[in-house]
Amino acid sequence: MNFNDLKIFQAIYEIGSLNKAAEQLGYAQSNITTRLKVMETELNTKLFLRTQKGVTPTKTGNIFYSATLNIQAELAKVTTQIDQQKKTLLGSEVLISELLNNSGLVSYSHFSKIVVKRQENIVQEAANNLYDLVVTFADLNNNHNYHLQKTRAIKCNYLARESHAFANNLPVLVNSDPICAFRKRTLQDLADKSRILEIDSLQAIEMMVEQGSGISLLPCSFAETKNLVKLRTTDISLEYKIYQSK
Amino acid sequence: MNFNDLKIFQAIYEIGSLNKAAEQLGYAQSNITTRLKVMETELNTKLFLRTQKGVTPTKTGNIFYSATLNIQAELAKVTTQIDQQKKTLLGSEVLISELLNNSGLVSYSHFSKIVVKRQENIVQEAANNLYDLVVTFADLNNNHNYHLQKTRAIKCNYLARESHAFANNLPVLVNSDPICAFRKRTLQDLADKSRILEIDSLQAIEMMVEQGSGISLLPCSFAETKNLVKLRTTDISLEYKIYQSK
DNA sequence: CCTGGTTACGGGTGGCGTAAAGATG
DNA sequence: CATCTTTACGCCACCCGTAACCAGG
Repeated sequence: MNFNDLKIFQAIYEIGSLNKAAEQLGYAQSNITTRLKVMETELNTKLFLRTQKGVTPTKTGNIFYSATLNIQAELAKVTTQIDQQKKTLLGSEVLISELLNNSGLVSYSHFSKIVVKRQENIVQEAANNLYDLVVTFADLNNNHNYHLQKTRAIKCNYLARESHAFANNLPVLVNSDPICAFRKRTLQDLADKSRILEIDSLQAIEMMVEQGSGISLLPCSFAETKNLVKLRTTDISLEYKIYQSK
Repeated sequence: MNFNDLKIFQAIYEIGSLNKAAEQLGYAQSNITTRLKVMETELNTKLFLRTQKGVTPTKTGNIFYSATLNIQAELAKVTTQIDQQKKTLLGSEVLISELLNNSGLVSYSHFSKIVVKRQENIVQEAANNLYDLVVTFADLNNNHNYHLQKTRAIKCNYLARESHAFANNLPVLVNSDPICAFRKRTLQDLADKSRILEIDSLQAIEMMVEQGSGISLLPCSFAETKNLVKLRTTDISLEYKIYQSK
C-alpha cells in the first residue's frame, strides 16, 4: 500500500464503482481492481462488496475511508505548512531595517517569516536552521548549506538631529553587538571612547537621534525618512552579503 | 514518497544519523540517502542539515516529523480498528441464544461483535455488510460473498412450566418474524390458531414460559437451564446453516 | 584512517496498461 | 449483449543492495 492507494480508495468509495473510478483517475480498470486487492490483502479485510451495479463499502471499508481522509488531510496540511515555512529571511536588525526602508529590496510579501538576529548569533542560527536567504555582515563561507548570492554595500553616515556644533557634544550611540559592522566602524572612527553609549535596540537609537539626545552611524536612508542631518560630507560604505540556501 | 519513507524519516530524525538509521532499519546506507533525497525533492525542502557527526533537522524537518507521527498513528489506529471490527457474527436471536447457551459452540471471546437480526432482515444485512460468520435459518446461497460452512440442526420441543394438562390451555408464544423457523413450525403444528400469541422478544417469551403463562417451541437446552417441561416425547429438529465470508 | 554522507550502477519487484475472460441482469 | 469486475501477461520505473567516492577530524 502506498499514498496513491488512498486516493484510489477514496475515489472508489465516493464513486461506488471500480470502472468509473478508473476513468476519473485516468487509470486502467484492471489497475483499480489490483490496487484494491492489494489494500484488502494488506489490511486483511474486504473493503467493498462487489455487486452487479458497482461496489458498496463494508463496515471496515467505512472505517478505512475516514482514515484515508484523515491521512490525506494531514499530508496536505504538512505540505502547506512546509511551503509557508519555506520562505524565511534571516538578517541582523539594522540591515533588515535598511532593506525594509528602501522598500523594493525586501518585501514582506516575499517571505513568510523574517528572523532578525544580532550579528553574533547569525552564524549559529544559520547553521542550526536552513533559511532561504541570509542577509548579514558576517561570513558564512564555511557553511556548506549556503552560497554567496551577492555582496552589496549600504551607504551610511553619522546622523544627528541638527547642526555639527550641537552634535559634537552628544553621546555616540552604538549597538552592543560586538560583531555589528556599524559598531565596529564607529569604534574605529571615534577617538574619544568616553562618548560611546551602548543601546541595544535599533528603534531606541533612532528615537534618541530623532529627539536630539545622541548621534549614531546609521544608513543614509534614515536621514531622509527621519529628517536627520548627515555629519560627514562623504558617506561611509559598509559591505554586507546575501547568502542563499543551496 | 511512500508509507515506508515515513518510518525511514522517523528513524533518521530520532537517531540523528543516516548510517545508524540504515543499520537499525536493516537497509543499505545508500538507500537512506536516496529515500531522504526523494522526500526532500517531493516536499521541495531540506529536511536535515548534514554535519560531520550526523544530521540535524531543519524547521521543515521538525514540521514533517510531527506529521509522520500523526500519519503513522492514524495508520496504526485504522488497522487495529479493522482488526477489532473483523470478527463479527450475524445471527437470529433464537439461534444465537441457543449457541450461547450451549457454550463452546460460540464464544464471546471469538467475536468482537455479535449482531442479532430478525430472520427477515438477515439476508439484507448479510448483503450490505460482510460478516465473518452468519448463523441463520435463511438461505444465503445466492450471495456470492458467503459460502456454506456447515448445516446443523437444533433440537427443539414445546416447552412449558409444568404438566400437559396445565399447558393445554395456555397461549402458544411465537415470534412475529414471518420467516422465523420456530414460528413457521409452530404454525404448521398448531390446529387452533387462536391460541397464538405473538411476542417479539425472545427473552420475554422465555420469561412467560418460565412463569407458566404460555408455552413455546424452544431449543431443548432451554428445558434444562430453565427447568422446563417438554410437551412432546420426540424432539423436533430444525435445520440451520452457518455461512462463512469468502 | 575513521566516521558519516553521496554517487554510480545493476537486479528484482511492483505498479500500470492492454487484452481477454467471467459474472450478472 | 451490456455492464461491471477479475485474470493473464508484459513493460517500465522504482526500490534496494554493492561498491566506490568524498569530506572532515
